[in-house]
Amino acid sequence: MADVFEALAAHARRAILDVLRERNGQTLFEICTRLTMRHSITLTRQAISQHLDVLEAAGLVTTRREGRYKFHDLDTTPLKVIVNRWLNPNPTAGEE
Amino acid sequence: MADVFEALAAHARRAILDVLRERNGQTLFEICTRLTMRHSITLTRQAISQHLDVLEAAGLVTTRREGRYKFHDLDTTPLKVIVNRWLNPNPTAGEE
DNA sequence: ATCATAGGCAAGTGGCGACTTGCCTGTCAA
DNA sequence: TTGACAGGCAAGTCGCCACTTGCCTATGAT
Repeated sequence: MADVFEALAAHARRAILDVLRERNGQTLFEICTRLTMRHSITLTRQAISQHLDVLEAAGLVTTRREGRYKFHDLDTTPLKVIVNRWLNPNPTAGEE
Repeated sequence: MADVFEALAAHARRAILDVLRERNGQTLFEICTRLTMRHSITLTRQAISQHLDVLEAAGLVTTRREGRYKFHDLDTTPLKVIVNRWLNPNPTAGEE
């Protein structure tokens, strides 16, 4: 599982998480469309695809393939490391 | 207030937050020492100083000056945007 | 079978951020 | 008042990452 923080570093990737939160299980093209429409992010399909790879490597997005479609689902579980690391009053501090 | 996510992107800055969580109100030199001792991070003083600037710009660190010392305090408040953005069941989604 | 659609692979580019080096300012102790 | 200590400023280097371009594969409709 790659670095969650690095995954969150890019503005476009955060927008993707927002888009997936609006509606789960979208395809690459749907995500591209929504990014353009709702978030004024105009990137090439490949750019978005690469971002999705990063998000998936970080465990923030899971994918399932059906025919020629690939659906993307949001998983916020990795985000809880942030809470556990600094916001938690009784931490298991210092791991990385 | 600068980008909290960008501030969290660097490994060294996350370690600084850990160090400040161990003990609040440390000076630059104390932070440098702890990073070396406890986290095996050997960077120049200036590098750490620049990281602290980024953290302060993001609101994650506050500073107070006393004489020739400058003390650094941790402020985890900005981290809650993460919870509010994706972990919260009822979000105020999409702002940035 | 053929063509449009959904997605993937790979190489290249440009800019930004992390880090260093060198020097300067300010504070306190002797 | 001079020297040690805490910190700041500015410029330069370097590597990585975001993004593009070009082409390829696979699935499904007609």
